[in-house]
Amino acid sequence: MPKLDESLLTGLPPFSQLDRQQIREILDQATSHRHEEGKAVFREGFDAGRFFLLLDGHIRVVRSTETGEQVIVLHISPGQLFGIARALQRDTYPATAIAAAESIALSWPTSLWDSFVARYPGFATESYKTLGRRLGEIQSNLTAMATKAVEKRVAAALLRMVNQSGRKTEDGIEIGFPVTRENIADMTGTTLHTVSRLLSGWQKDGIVKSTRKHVVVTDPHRLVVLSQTTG
DNA sequence: TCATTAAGATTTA
DNA sequence: TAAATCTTAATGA
Repeated sequence: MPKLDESLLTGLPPFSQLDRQQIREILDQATSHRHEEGKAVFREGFDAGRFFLLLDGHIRVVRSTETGEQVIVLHISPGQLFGIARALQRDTYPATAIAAAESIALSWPTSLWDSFVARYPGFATESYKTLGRRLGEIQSNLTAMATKAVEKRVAAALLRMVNQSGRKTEDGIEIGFPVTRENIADMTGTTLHTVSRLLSGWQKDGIVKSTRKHVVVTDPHRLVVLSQTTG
């Protein structure tokens, strides 16, 4: 395996306080791996042997319910750590991670987690900040599921993906990874049929433009309004 | 309001 | 061409 370039980690929150030498140490212990679209990086309940940092692509974090349906809990964007079971005092992964698009991730043996925390200033605090943000996101999504109408949940889900991964195009802002109507249904607790119907309607209204696995938000403001209006 | 069912069209591999 | 994805409409909880 070729030596990884230090610029890969420079400036990323968990490593921002480290000097060149420390980043070098960390990289020399890392393994880089490519993950094909749709393939699992790791699975819920399995031994949490490694933790990961996403360099490129997007990861869907999925949990399955007792009845077997899957729920998309959140997405991971480049630069973020994931699979950090150790930070949750767990020795198995709490969820399944699937490459939403072709992705590249670094990983380290989980046995190194404690020494990273002890040795590298800022690593622990930044990791726990990330964890806290994610818990908050999951929490507010759960609340939305229980209290908000489907239309608002779907609007909010689109906005969340656009905020995390949006790229500008001629028409508006495109969600930066492939996403099916069924995926959106799995994030919002509805069915692919309802998502399809909503997207068709919004397309007629000029709010979004979508093709298979691609969604462009052409009028973000109106989508924000839709995600908030009461009634 | 929304899930379910059904029956199809279209895109991709 | 088979499988995956998407669309639309009808029906009823």
